[in-house]
Amino acid sequence: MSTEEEQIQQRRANLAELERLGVNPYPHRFERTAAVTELVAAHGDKTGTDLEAHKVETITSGRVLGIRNFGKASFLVLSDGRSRIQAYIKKDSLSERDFGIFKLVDFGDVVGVEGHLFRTRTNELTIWARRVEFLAKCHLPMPEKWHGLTDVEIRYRQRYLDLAVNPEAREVFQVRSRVLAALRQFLDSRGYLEVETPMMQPIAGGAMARPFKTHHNALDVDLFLRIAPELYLKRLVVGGLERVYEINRNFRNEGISTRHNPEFTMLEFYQAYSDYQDLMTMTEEMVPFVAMSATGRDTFEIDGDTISLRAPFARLSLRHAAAAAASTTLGAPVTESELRDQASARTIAGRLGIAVDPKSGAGKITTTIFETLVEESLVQPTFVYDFPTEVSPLSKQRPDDPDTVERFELYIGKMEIANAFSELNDPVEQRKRFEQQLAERAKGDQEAHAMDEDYVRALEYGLPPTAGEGVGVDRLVMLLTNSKSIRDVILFPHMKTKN
RNA sequence: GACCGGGUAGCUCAGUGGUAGAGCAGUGCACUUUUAAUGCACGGGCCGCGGGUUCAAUCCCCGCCCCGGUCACCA
Repeated sequence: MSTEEEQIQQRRANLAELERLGVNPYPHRFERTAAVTELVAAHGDKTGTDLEAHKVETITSGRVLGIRNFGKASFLVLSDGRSRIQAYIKKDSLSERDFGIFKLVDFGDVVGVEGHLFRTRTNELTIWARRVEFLAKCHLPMPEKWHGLTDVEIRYRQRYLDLAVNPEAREVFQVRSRVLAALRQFLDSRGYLEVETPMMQPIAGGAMARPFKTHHNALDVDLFLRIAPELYLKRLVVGGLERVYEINRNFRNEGISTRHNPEFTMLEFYQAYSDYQDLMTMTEEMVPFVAMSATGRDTFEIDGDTISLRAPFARLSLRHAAAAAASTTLGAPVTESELRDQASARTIAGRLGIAVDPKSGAGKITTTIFETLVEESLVQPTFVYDFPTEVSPLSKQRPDDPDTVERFELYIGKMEIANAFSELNDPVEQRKRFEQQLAERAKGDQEAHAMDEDYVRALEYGLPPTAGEGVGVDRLVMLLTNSKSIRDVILFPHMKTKN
């Protein structure tokens, strides 16, 4: 009696026996007065004497994650997914019916218990049960009580099991929920309007990435799952929604890694009459606010490093940092102006042993050098600013330097967390940039930006000076929960189908 | 996509070219304040899938599937 099938049959036999006793194993309602977590929060610090002096009656419920049996008395461990409390099941204290129910309870079943709180000899907060109700059957054998469920494949594919037995998994998603709430609170309080823009788009724009393709049958048109909401949000700013944000999924048809899921959650927000400097300041306020709201802390341990999210964040010019890192690596001076020239930039990349596409321009090469040499060192929050125009087709150029745009990325814990810029609002220049991207695409760059005529038309009506930012919500949650993989902060990460 | 590691009982893991192991979980008995309860007894396996080598494969070889990690691509 112990293959999985046999254990299932044993559990079903217990279910049938309950029904034979006239117990409905799937009752429609159970009126409880407190969840387990609420009980523990409200009474976890009370002594046995307190509980005798002021009796606390309760009706609660949860999944049975432990049964310790002593014949005529037992302990049932109940969990609501966050906290656990035990119930003392004493034969003398229960009706014959309820003790009969208890005897048919299997590990994993959902039960309700009524009784008063006390502390056992070992000082454990316990419900002295006088009523037991059966609420739902667990037909399948549960993971082990001591080691629990650690197999990451099962944890991701059967997240319900992970959440049921691993309170720390639940905690990650509590934090995630609070992060989303805090982001909304932060933006709402600054007069932002939350909006929703298309997830299915005829042109996948707003980022450099390969999209997923889908098809609308009735219209017989191909559509793309969005890679970013950016171009739609800026259309709204044209329309006079001066502060908008959207928190929703983006889809990118690329490799999967500890930092990439094919669908991921992005916050994008746009603020008229502002520039990227304003957004740096705002980001320095937003990140610690969200951290404090969601976790109560603004310092975090990641891989042995203590990361402080307190403002001000470090600032680093991309070209300057790339030149400095290249100089150090090569042991010979490399200047920013050398990195602005395609031929010399390529020579430097070659000496650094960094492979670059022969078609890449100086800006792309410089960015690659930066990502290869500098990114790994950006542990503390750092704004990397002033990107090459070539790699930023939607950003506004610096007035004093057309090869550089007013753009920054925020790195924390070696991860890119946010990307922001002063929005390019000159339709003539925007059309030119799109055309350059089309040329890149013609040369084989599948991630180059597509032309979006309607977006250019929107700019032709006049986009006020605007700054916009995208924040990778999953990565922010990783940081705040010390998660090493993005899959740990996504409830149902993408998995290959298994037969 | 490439490379490395992994897949053995429901769970967590050992292991070996010759009948498959432990702990927990399960079943039975005892036990009315335990908490990884305890004690005794019992059951439980397509060793990821498919080929090959061999008298014999869970183990060696080849292919495939799934998971993880690193790299590549990206946020």
